[in-house]
Amino acid sequence: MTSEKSVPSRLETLCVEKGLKMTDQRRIIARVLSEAQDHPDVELLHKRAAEIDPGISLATVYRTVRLFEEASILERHDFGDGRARYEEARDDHHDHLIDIQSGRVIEFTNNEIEQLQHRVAAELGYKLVGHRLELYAVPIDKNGSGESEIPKGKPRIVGGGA
Amino acid sequence: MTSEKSVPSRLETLCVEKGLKMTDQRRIIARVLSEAQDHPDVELLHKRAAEIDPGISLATVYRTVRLFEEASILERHDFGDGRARYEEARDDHHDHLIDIQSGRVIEFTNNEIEQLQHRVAAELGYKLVGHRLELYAVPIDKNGSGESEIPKGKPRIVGGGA
DNA sequence: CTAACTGCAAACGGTTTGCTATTAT
DNA sequence: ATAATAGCAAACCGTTTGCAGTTAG
Repeated sequence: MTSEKSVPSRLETLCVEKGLKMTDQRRIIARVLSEAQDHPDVELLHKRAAEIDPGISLATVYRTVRLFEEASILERHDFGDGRARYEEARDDHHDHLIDIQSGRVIEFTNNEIEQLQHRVAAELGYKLVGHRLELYAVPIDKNGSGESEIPKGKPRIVGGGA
Repeated sequence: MTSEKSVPSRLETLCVEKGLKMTDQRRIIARVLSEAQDHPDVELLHKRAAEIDPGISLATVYRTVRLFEEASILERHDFGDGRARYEEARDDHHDHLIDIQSGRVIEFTNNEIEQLQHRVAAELGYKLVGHRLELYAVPIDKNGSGESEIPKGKPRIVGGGA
């Protein structure tokens, strides 16, 4: 089976450029990822993909996501809730602030921090090759906030020494 | 069975202050943790505890680290290799630089970064309650480095967008 | 005395993998 | 044609938990 319809997603195009074999399921998963505005976990990706093609298996989602990650077109995150969360790799680097009340994830960049990280590494005799910076925070504005982005499960609060 | 020998470890003292029931196995685990200079995972803690009392079960180690963590006298870290790593909670806050070649973990503090984190959160309308900052780096000095602190397993490199 | 603890083994939840049929190229 | 893939179910691995016997306070 080929085609189905419509314009290729950004991720699909990248896949083709990288010479990856494009199956229907990969195309669907690529589309779901490209269209995601949040940071879905595998279960959620599978659910969304299954809405398009109910036959897609969880194993395929896992394999595809790993493939995409290895192709550097997808970023995997671990926000401390046990499952891996994914985000299409774009050229703009950013870190994340996690609202521990709603689970919402906000992206941000701060160049001063970036540079300080390089400096710190250098002072210790190292060359920085990667980093992870997550801010866990609560809204200042005191209202009952909104819907949760985190699917389910027991978070067991992360961080604590701010 | 009580006693065995010697001076209480710092963690044991803290446990007693917190009113925790002190069993032999807890005392041993507390001692192992207090004497650790590295960031051991549960398996390693169990191995070290078992050298003192071969009867200690893995389940007990898991239950004890969870108990200690909840009592805020132990810090749990996740350096991206799947297992949890532990470190006695001291009053000095610090972040970690992970040498991805040797697995060694170096602690550091940088007040500028700390303050910038608060500022970033504030600008987004949030109050910072915790954070996670890990630098993944390689030694500048080009030599075959040293022994690994990471037990085993497949790390699957973390980070990448520095 | 008794609530809390330990060891054991079974259960768990996210993720990986062996196998066989299917498919992109 | 043929090497790579998808689906399924079983395996994995770190971690948790139910149960029955033991122990600290």
